[in-house]
Amino acid sequence: MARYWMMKCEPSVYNIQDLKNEPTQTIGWEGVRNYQARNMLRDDMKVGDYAFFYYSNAKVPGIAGTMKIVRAGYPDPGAFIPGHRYYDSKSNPDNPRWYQVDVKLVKILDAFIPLSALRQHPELTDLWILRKGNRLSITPLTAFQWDTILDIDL
DNA sequence: GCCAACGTTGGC
DNA sequence: GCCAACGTTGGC
Repeated sequence: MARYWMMKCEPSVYNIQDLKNEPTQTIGWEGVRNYQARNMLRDDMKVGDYAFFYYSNAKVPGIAGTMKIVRAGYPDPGAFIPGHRYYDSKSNPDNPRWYQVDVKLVKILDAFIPLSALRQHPELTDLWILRKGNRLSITPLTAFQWDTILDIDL
């Protein structure tokens, strides 16, 4: 069974239009530097899983589109490159510390779903990103939560 | 292994 | 820009 994920990104750094403009509409979801999120990238995310592209730290935070996982967890290469934005001297190819997956754009939502709209749905109270103090950049969703979000009438 | 200090995240 | 919440670091 496919699983479902929420993947946060700051749109000022990289947004869903950038993803659409990629030649294959696919990128490595690089730069995650949190162990809990790392574990999910490395161990839990599989080809065929689905993910929301979530805008964090945005003027209007919320969900911009859907993606599919097209490559399961593999070492984040940026961590190995001195001077790279995501370089980490404690990660090396023999013992990689950080992982990423490849994601492919499925759809830019016709209507952006703001965080405020998610908050209005009682069925979504357990959603990770709605919990106070949540800072994880990768979080799981249930199939029910996924469907509920896509059915939201704005 | 505790915990204070510090840095980062992210909504507002 | 503020600040609450949380993760990480490092001294002890």
